[in-house]
Amino acid sequence: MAGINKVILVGNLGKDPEVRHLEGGASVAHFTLATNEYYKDKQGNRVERTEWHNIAAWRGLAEMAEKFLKKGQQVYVEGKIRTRQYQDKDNQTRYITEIIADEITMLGGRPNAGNGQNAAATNSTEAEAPQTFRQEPELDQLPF
Amino acid sequence: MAGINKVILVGNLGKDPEVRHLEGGASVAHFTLATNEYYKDKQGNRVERTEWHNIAAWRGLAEMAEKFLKKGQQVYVEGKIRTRQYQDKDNQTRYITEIIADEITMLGGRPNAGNGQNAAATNSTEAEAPQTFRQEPELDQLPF
Amino acid sequence: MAGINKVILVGNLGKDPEVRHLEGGASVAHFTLATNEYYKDKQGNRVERTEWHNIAAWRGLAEMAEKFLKKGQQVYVEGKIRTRQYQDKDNQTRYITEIIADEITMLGGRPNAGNGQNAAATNSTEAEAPQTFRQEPELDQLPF
Amino acid sequence: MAGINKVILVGNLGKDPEVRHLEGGASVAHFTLATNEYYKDKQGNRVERTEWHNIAAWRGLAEMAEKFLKKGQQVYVEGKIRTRQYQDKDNQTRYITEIIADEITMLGGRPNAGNGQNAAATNSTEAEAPQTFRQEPELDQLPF
DNA sequence: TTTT
DNA sequence: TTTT
Repeated sequence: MAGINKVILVGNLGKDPEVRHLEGGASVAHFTLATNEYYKDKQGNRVERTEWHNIAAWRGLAEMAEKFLKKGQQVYVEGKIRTRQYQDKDNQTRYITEIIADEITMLGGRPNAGNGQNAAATNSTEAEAPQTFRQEPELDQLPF
Repeated sequence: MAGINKVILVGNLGKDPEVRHLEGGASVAHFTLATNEYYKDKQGNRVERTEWHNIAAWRGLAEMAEKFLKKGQQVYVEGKIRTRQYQDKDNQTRYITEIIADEITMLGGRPNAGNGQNAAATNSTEAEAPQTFRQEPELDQLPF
Repeated sequence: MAGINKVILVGNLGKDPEVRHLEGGASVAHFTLATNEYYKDKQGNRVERTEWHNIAAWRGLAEMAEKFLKKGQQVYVEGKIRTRQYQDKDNQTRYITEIIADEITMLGGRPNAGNGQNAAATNSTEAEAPQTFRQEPELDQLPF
Repeated sequence: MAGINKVILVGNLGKDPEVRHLEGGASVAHFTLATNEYYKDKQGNRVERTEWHNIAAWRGLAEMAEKFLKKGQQVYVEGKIRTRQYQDKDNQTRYITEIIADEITMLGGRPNAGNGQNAAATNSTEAEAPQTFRQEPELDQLPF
């Protein structure tokens, strides 16, 4: 039975995306995304809680992330949850949960310039009109 | 800046919910949820991929899960991602990612009876009309 | 500023999809989808409320809808809201709101056979493995 | 069978919310929300398309909308679709589709001041920390 | 460990 | 006009 595995996030990048180019031609960008929530605790104090998400963007989305996304920027990310296992240095099985992005939309104003090495969206012509980027679905379904 | 952290799943329970009653009166139900996806690989073979999610339902939702949900049942789960850390037996820091449920809706037909210890929804009067259960938001924001 | 316009529905088809083939080669399927909710009124009586949605599925999704979807079937539909205007017979401007589907996933058990004219999913080989269908995004963005 | 009827929007208010106080004590805020999308047409020209949504926020959310939301502001709105009918001046049955908001989160920077009559979030202490507002669910289920 |  |  087919199911649904969908994640919708609005948050701020914790760092510039890091892109790796794999053998075989595929590329993948990784970045962290902070989603903040605020609530009042039992004493009535305002509390901020930040959840950090590991985002992975593949192929076309990786290139877009590399070109247009920067630390601090507010984005909408839609994707799915994937938990993979790996062996740590002590040969123990470990798990990491990531969000595989299907769509990224830039929100809010200009990103803060920072000293990132990414082509700053700040002075890019294309960046002047905020954009949505989507993964091509046929590629989305290749195993990785 | 407040963000959005939303997960939407449709899948099948991998086991009956397990409920713990905490000191202080709160209760929490845990279960796993499988979301299946299907795609064709490069050779054109149909491949099934199952993602397993750890679901946590607190307080009122825990009681509902205990009463109405059973292994195998198809449900819609809406919630948020939460990664927490703990120390494993070797005193290493480990991370586990869970979905904190805000809303659970029972889908599809009757669950298979199984030999679970849960009050089977199959012969429960209330279960005859499939239902949606929501977390009370004020409680949802208590720290845990 | 790019925005987000996303709809997520789980409901039952009110009728078999009706497909039109437009000049130019595109095709579009229309069907209605019922989403039910239940609540208790002030007197404590259980009330059912049904919302009816107009779903439009274009091109590849239209063909899938025609082949696999039938009246009564439970489906997950993801898409976006679109309101368009038209002139009624008295030349008055009227509005109709539709959901343009991006993805349709078949849920639950077999559809009831009915006497629909659609190729019943019931005895179709492909239907034995429940499936997800997605719109190709590049086509999704053609104006219509 | 319970279903799902969920809408997720990120867009900008087309006008300040208008609040009505009903007999019986309930209040409701209405505003329009624009969600923009951009795509390239067949000639490769960049096209902007704006969809306008009618948002209704009840009770507690209405008060929050009145206090904190202003024309132009970027918000995340989560809710459900509701189509209701009414009789127009010629006694014809007409339909209007609205989004009944369950949750509103303020995004982006400060709203533009405008000349609205709403208590501007601009110089409100509470507004300095962007916030999320949710409908109380038990009230959410009262018929209206 | 689920489902078809 | 659906479903349980």
